[in-house]
Order: sequence, then structure tokens, then C-alpha cells
Amino acid sequence: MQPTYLHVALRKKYGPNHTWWPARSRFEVIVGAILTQNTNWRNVEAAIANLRKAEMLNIEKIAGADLTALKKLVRPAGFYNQKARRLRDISRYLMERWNGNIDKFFNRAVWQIREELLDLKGIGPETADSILLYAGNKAVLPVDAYTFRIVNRLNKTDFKKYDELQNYFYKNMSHNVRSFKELHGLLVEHAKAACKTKPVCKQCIVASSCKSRQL
DNA sequence: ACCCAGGTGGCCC
DNA sequence: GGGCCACATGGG
Repeated sequence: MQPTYLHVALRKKYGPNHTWWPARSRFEVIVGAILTQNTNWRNVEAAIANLRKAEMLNIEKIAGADLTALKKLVRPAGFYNQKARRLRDISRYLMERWNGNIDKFFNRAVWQIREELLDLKGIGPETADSILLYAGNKAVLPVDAYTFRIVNRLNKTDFKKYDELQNYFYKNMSHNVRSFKELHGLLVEHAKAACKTKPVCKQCIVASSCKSRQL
């Protein structure tokens, strides 16, 4: 199944999806992208709620935060020792290098921003691309674990490397922010709908009864 | 009592 | 470059 057809099939099944990443600001997207690493979004919401309640949900506050206090706030998202540090690191970077101006940070060539993000400890390709797409509105497609499972199962392929799967999409569909946002959102929606009890269980990958096969 | 989650980095070979 | 492993909470 080609990417374009997959996109069409998913939209037909779930309807248009243009408002997927829930966040009130570009910075909140960045925070969510880091907190959601290998973590259920439910837990991320709890951590973000803590940050909001503590009025810490902005670059300046997190950049100047006490690490111990920050850890306490992001605790529900798991891996809180590393995540607290990563949140503070990227916030300090944005403050020191970009004067806390997130518009200036994004107002450059995509590859340049991406390289800088990847240079930060704790920002890998998926986190960088999520930030670029949903916070920066750049035409970049994040490829997550769901994407690997869905594509590999549907096509009986065996993509394993991030760049490989991403390039497969890049070669076979039009590059625009709206499409990439919707496609990624739909893939996650599809993966979560695959099983009532678990977002994507092993059965969802192999069992013929699994709803995620119905495309 | 298991298994899983919208990854990443470090270490080893 | 690939194969493990730690990181950690909360829900099914």
C-alpha cells in the first residue's frame, strides 16, 4: 500500500484529522514531544498539568528551574530524571542562543534547525521531527513505533531504520505540512483504535481478528 | 504478576 | 553499524 493510498484509506476510516497535537503553545509542543518519549500520552498530560499549575510552562521558567523541583513536576511522565534535565537543557538553549524567541529559532532552513535539535542530548530523530512539524510547521514527517508496525504489517516489509522508513514516505507522497500533520495523526489514531485494551498489542500485529488489519 | 507506552544514549563487539 | 540495556511512571 503506497503512502498516498494509506493516507486516503486512513482519512476515509477516521475522518479528517487536522487538529491532532494537543497543545496551547509551540513551547508546549516541545515539552510534550520530550515527555512522550516511550511514554503513554496520558502520563504526559498529568506532567504537563503539573507544569501548568505551577506556572512553569514557559521557556524562561523551565530554563531557570531548580532541577529537583522540576523532576517532581514531570514525575508522572516517567524517566523523570532525564526528562527534567532535557527540558531544562533545551529551554536554556532557547534562552541563551535565541533569547527565548521561538519564532526566530524556527525561522531558518529546516535542515539547520534539525541538526541543532539533534545536537541536544535527549533529542533524537523522532522528537526533533515532531517538534519541527507540530511546533515549527515545517514539512517534516515524524516516524514513530506505530508507523513502523502499521507500514511493515500492511506491506509485509521490514523497515527497521528511521531514515529508511521516513525516506520511503518522502519518495512517495507530496511534501507539505498539512499532509504530514494529518498522516502522522491518523497513524497514531489508527494504532490506538486497533485494540480496546491496549493501544497496539502483539495480537494487533498478527491476529486476523484485529481491527487494525481492516483498512 | 506481567506487559506496554507517540525514544534516546551509552556501551560493547 | 547493529544488538543490548537502563531509564520509570501509570494503566490494562
